[in-house]
Amino acid sequence: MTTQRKPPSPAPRRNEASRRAILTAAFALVQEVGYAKLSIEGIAARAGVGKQTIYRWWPSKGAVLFDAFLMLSEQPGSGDSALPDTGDLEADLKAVLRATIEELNDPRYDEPMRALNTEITHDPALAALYAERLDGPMRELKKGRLRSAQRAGQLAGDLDLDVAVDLIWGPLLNRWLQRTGALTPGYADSVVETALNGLRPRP
Amino acid sequence: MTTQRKPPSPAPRRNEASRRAILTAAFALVQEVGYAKLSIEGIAARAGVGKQTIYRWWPSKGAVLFDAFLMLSEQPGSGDSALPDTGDLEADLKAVLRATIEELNDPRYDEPMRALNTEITHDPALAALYAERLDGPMRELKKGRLRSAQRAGQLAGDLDLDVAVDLIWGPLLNRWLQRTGALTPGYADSVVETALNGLRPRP
Amino acid sequence: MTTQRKPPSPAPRRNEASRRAILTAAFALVQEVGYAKLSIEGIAARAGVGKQTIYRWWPSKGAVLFDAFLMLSEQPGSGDSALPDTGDLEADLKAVLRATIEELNDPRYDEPMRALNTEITHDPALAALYAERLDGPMRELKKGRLRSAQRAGQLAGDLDLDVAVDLIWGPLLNRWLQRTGALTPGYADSVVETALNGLRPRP
Amino acid sequence: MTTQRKPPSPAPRRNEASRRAILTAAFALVQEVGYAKLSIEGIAARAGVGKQTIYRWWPSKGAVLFDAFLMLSEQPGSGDSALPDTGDLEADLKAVLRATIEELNDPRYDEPMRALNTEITHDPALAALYAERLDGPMRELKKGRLRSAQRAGQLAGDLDLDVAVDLIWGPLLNRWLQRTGALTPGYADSVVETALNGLRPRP
DNA sequence: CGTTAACCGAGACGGTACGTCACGTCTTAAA
DNA sequence: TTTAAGACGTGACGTACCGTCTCGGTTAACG
Repeated sequence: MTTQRKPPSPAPRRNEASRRAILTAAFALVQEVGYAKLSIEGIAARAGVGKQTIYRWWPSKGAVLFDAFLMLSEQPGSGDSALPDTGDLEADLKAVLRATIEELNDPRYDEPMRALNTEITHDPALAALYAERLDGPMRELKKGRLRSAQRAGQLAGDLDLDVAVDLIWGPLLNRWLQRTGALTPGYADSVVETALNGLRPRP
Repeated sequence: MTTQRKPPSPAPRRNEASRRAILTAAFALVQEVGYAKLSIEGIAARAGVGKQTIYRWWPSKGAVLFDAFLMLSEQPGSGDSALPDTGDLEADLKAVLRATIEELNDPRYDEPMRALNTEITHDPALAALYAERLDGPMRELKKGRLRSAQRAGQLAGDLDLDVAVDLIWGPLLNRWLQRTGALTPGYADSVVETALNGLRPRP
Repeated sequence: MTTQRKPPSPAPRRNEASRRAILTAAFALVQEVGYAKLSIEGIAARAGVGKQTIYRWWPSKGAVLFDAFLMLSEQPGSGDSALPDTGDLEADLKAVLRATIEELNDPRYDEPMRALNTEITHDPALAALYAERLDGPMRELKKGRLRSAQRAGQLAGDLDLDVAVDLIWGPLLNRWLQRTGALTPGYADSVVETALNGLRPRP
Repeated sequence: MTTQRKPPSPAPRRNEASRRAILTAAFALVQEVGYAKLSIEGIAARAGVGKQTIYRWWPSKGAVLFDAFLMLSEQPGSGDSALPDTGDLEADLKAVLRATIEELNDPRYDEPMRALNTEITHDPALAALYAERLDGPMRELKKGRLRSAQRAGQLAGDLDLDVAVDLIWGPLLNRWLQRTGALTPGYADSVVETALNGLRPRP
């Protein structure tokens, strides 16, 4: 995306102001008009930019959206820090999931995030970028917290942390994307408890 | 969908052949050209049908797609039957998940299902219909199998079966939709085992 | 143009109102903004019509312009009648040429006619149509008047009437198109006299 | 054109090689792609020149084209010499007109000349320049030949030589521009004869 | 058992957006 | 300071579909 072409020596004299305006406009528009009505033409108009300036630097609408998220995620204080680690894994996870739910329910992020997910699901290249730049770092944080718990003996020693992450966050995201049910704090708690204890009866 | 208008008394004289042609064409097209390039004009052309015939009976492209899936699901032997119940819950779940994975990896179903999910995530009305007609029945089957295991003491007595279903199928679907990783039989097994035993160490 | 496609049986159900609006708009616009800034987009907007409606029925901007002239020329009293024939050839020709000059100098027709000539000079297909539908009939009228004079012994018996027409009207049109000089009534008279008498001294 | 800005004292340090490359490219391109598709970008690319270099020195596409013709006309042996004067006016004129026809029919000059005419017809400023630098000198040559004939008593004494020139060359150019008919040697002869003798019967 | 109203295919229509091309202006780095 | 290079805001291109609207032709229920 951001690095679509890497010229041998002369850096592409790219207008940073236009770039930011485009990404900001894209994010604002998708939350206002929704994914289906998001258009490159609209983004360009809102950003006060020529369409060609978008086509010059991004290969698709989804790529713009992706970079918009990237820009957001790179703002200071947006989550580069680690997850809470009070020693109480269950409480920490519940807190994080409740926060996630709040974000997913926030109308400012709901539509944009659905849009991003839609683009990813239909564009493997974008998905790879997503895995590398957005999901990857976040997943590392999650796994970091779990590893800490594992070291403390609170998680099974042979646990596959990737599966563990999926088990905790997967149900949530799936319910959100498929609108299978409401995302409530209670649901978050329930998922955490069940995931930690497993479906089988504990002796 | 199918029942968009309720005629006073005379049943709407609807051409069943056209209806089937439209749904078949929609399903075929979405798997051929992908979600982004699926168009009502294209469906109409492929089905040998006037555009108006589509607009007359369906409110949106997503609704057509939904009905296409509905038609498929109502064909005999497409899953109305119960899930396998050999008494060995873990084995049964692994088998079902492996089958699911195979379907998701099948190029004939991959694109159409992603398309359906996209429509659902952006259209609450469609999502409600989905919950009622497609996901609901399937979820009942899943819960049925789990209930049977619960009765046999293989699952915790106070287990929320909806959460349980999410815990088992959510990770899979989420990985598929977000393309976070490959869907392999090993992954299916891993998810089932981890869900059943939980993340915590068993004594 | 007007007859771009001739379907076997079902006449193309074409919107006559749109057609007239397009032609009227095209003619009005070319005289307002000039040939260089005449755009299909502009015509469509002015006519209150979708662009596709223009592209559906005309292959080029020039074709629209041509049909606009055709429409004008087919209005009653626009010249289907014969040229004046008072018996005095010289006077009649001078009158006609003076009228022509007045039209060419009329700002309402100047730009549109230059535009039409430009299209014709760069598009042989359009030129053929022009020869058949616009120039041809007019040329017949001119030749008719000359033939009448020829019969009266006022013109050489072996005169090639096509060359004669060119000799009378060619200088005028050429001076107008190339802007080689002003088009004045005196110039018209001069051309007529010189053409009739020839360059050589009369005995 | 060439002298768009008048520098206070130091002559504009203008790259002559670029200038020639631009004019050559313009002429070559217009004959290859035609007037409609001739673009400044294309000329710059073909000439290996920055766009700004064109905009700095020429106000319009037509001006470039005009200068391209000017460059051609200033090459040695391109017609600064007088018209043939064998004493036989009719033969001389026929020879000249036949040569003109050959040039107009030459695909290397057809498109460029049509393009130049188009620019002139839509741009009075360019037309004035044309009258002064290209058409003017040529017209003087023509009038020179006619004056010589007039002195010899072969042309009417009171003949307006400008009208005479128009009468001889106008029909030809008009037929060419409007594509009213083919330009053949026979047509050239016919025009010359008719112009010399006039339309009226000679006693 | 004909009438008639709805449905059907076809596709024209006013629109919106697409992705591309060229415009004329501008900025940059090298000569 | 000019130049080659090319990014930029602008606007038109010609195309694809949108959802609405006729148009004849067919078809099934009613009168």
